[in-house]
Order: sequence, then C-alpha cells, then structure tokens
Amino acid sequence: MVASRTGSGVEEDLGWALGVVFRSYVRASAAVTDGIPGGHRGYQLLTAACGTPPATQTAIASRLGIDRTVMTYLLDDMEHAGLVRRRPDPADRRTRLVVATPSGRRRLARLDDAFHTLETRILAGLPAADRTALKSLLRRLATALDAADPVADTCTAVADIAAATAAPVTRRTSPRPTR
Amino acid sequence: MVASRTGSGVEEDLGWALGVVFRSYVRASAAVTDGIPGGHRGYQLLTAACGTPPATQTAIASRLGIDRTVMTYLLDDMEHAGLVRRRPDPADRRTRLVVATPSGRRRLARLDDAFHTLETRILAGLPAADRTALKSLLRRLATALDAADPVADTCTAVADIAAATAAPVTRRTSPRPTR
DNA sequence: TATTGTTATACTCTATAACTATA
DNA sequence: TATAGTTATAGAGTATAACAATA
Repeated sequence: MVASRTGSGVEEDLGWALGVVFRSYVRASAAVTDGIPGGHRGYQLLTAACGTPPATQTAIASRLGIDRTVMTYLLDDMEHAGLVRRRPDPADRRTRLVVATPSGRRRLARLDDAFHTLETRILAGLPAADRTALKSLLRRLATALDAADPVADTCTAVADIAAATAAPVTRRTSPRPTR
Repeated sequence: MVASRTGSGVEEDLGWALGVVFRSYVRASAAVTDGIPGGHRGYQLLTAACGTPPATQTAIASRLGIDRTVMTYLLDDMEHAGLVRRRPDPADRRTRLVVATPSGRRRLARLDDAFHTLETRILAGLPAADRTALKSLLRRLATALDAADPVADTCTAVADIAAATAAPVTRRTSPRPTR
C-alpha cells in the first residue's frame, strides 16, 4: 500500500509503520462516521459538545486544530442534522456555546461503541499482551508530544537537521500551471 | 491540539494517540522535505526511484497509494528539479521507468539521515527501551494490516459494526451551497 | 483596539473522464 | 480490447481576508 524504504531497512522506518496504521484507522473511522457531517471531525465535535461545561466555538476549534471558519461550516451541518445546538453565552454576547442535543448524545454513545469495536479489529493482528502494550506506549508518547507542544519544537529542531544536512534548496515556488 | 475523548477515558483512545503521534510526524516530515516537490510524497517517490530494478510509474503509484494522474504531476516536478528521470522501457514502449539521477541519490541519502534524526527526536519522550518496543510493535501491526489488505477488510467489518449499532442514517448528500 | 463569529473568495489537492500510443 | 501515460475539468477541503457585533 505504501512504499517501504529500502535504503535504511524497514525496521528503522517509523514513518512507514505509523502511516500504515494511521491510514487503516482513518479509513475504518470514515466508514464508522459515515452519515455524520464532517466524518471523524464531526465525531470529535460531538464529543466536545457533550463535555461540561459547554465550550465556545473558538475553544473547540483550537482544541480540534481546525480553523474557526471551518468550525462555522461544520456547525451549520451538525446543527442541521440535529446533533448539536448553538446556545448564546450569557456571559459574553459575542460567543456561542456548543451543546449536544439529546439525539446527539445518543448518537455519540453509539459512535463510541463502534469506535471501541473498530479499535479491537484494527489491533486484531497483535496478541492481546502486545495490544495493551502498544496502546500504552502510544498514549504515553502522545501525551509527551502533546505536552511538549511539538509543533514549534519539532519544526525548529528540524530546521537544525536541515541545516546540518545542508541540502541545496530546490523550492517549487511557482504554482502548478493551469492546463 | 486534538480533543481527547472524555466519555470513555483517554486510556482507551487509540485514535487520539495515533493521531497526535502521526500528526507530529507529518509536521516534522513536512519541514524535512521542504524543497522536495510534493514533500513527503516526493521523498517516497525518490526512494522508489533508487530501487532496483527500476519500476514503472503505475507500479510506484500503486505502491505509494496515489493516483496515476497525480504521479504524472509529481514526476513532472521531480524531473524538473533534477531528482529523477523518466526512461523508456525497452520491453514495453507504453511504459516509462523511473530512475533517480545522481543528484537525486545524493539528496535521498541526506533525507534518510534527516529522517533518522527526526525519528529520534519524535521518540525522545520515551525511554530507550520503550522506543524500541514501540517501533517493533508498530512495525508488526503495520505488517499485519498491510498483509490483510485492511482496506476492504476493515470496511466490511465496519459495515457490520454500523449495522450492529444501528444508528439512524443522516446523510449529507447535497454539496455545500456556494456562498 | 481586540475578539467572536460569519461570509466571500481563492487556492490546493484529489478524483473523474477523455484522449494518445502502444500492446 | 486492454493498458500506460497524459491532459482537462470538476469537486472537496482549506486558508485568507473583509465584515458586523460586541467586549
């Protein structure tokens, strides 16, 4: 499905393994969230909308890592589907609080079940003990990366790498010509 | 960065952890492959172009999981950057073999170094023993998923899940109206 | 003046289909 | 007839900027 690197041996290739597993998850997730506006993203929004206390659009958008304009469109669809509702914030008339409807909460419960089943199937290729170990390791690494704000962190680190390897720059600055 | 699920406890949430780790990798990878046409995808193509025997465009495209039309555009850019070259296949005049230029091979060597450093930094949040364990587990799972052709597999399985959970269907069939 | 949310616009990426040249 | 590659077109997703309402 995805090329394995031949140069340095597949056993070193974190990116390949990560990509394969992640893509499997994404595909399966897309199937599970079919019918939810925005797919997996709508599921994440629904999860946030079930949290307490209710959060504002911008708060949820930044937690989900999406643009606030995208959040507007996504919320329009989710509201139209009857899963969430925009509620005025008594404390600040600029903001709106996002809350799940009863229907949305029921749907989320079913989705959570489906995702649990999905995880089991994805991990079915490993023995039980390894499944637990992998989940634990992944979670610990994710927590560490999340806490370290690896975005800026890794980017600067990588700039160092790039400088160290000193590749001649070959930028594609011009957009692809229209054909 | 990404919402953690509150409902069923973060310790069960494979998707969250997988997403965080994968996104960290993707961001760092984007920084490393800056200057390579197509970013990480161009890097994968370059890796394939260094393999022996040379592969055809379609063969590489399917291994990389991209469309053959995308492969055309990507190859145009990579060839223009002087990293790879299209070579006629003596055995079949319809096909073209993709081979890396000497410049491309040098660039790949540097990229491999950078990726190795990148992996080390991504995994820095874990103790050494856990790093090895995680890589091993991920690789084994990826191999299992890859072999099982999980695409169709998981999709049908997930259809079962969806049927079992029996969520009322709420499709968004109409495209978003132009505004 | 800064911020929340909305809208309009443009751009990028990808998918689909049609075309050619070969087999 | 089927396949490899190319090209054109359309669509989805995303980012950017301008705007109104409120702080």
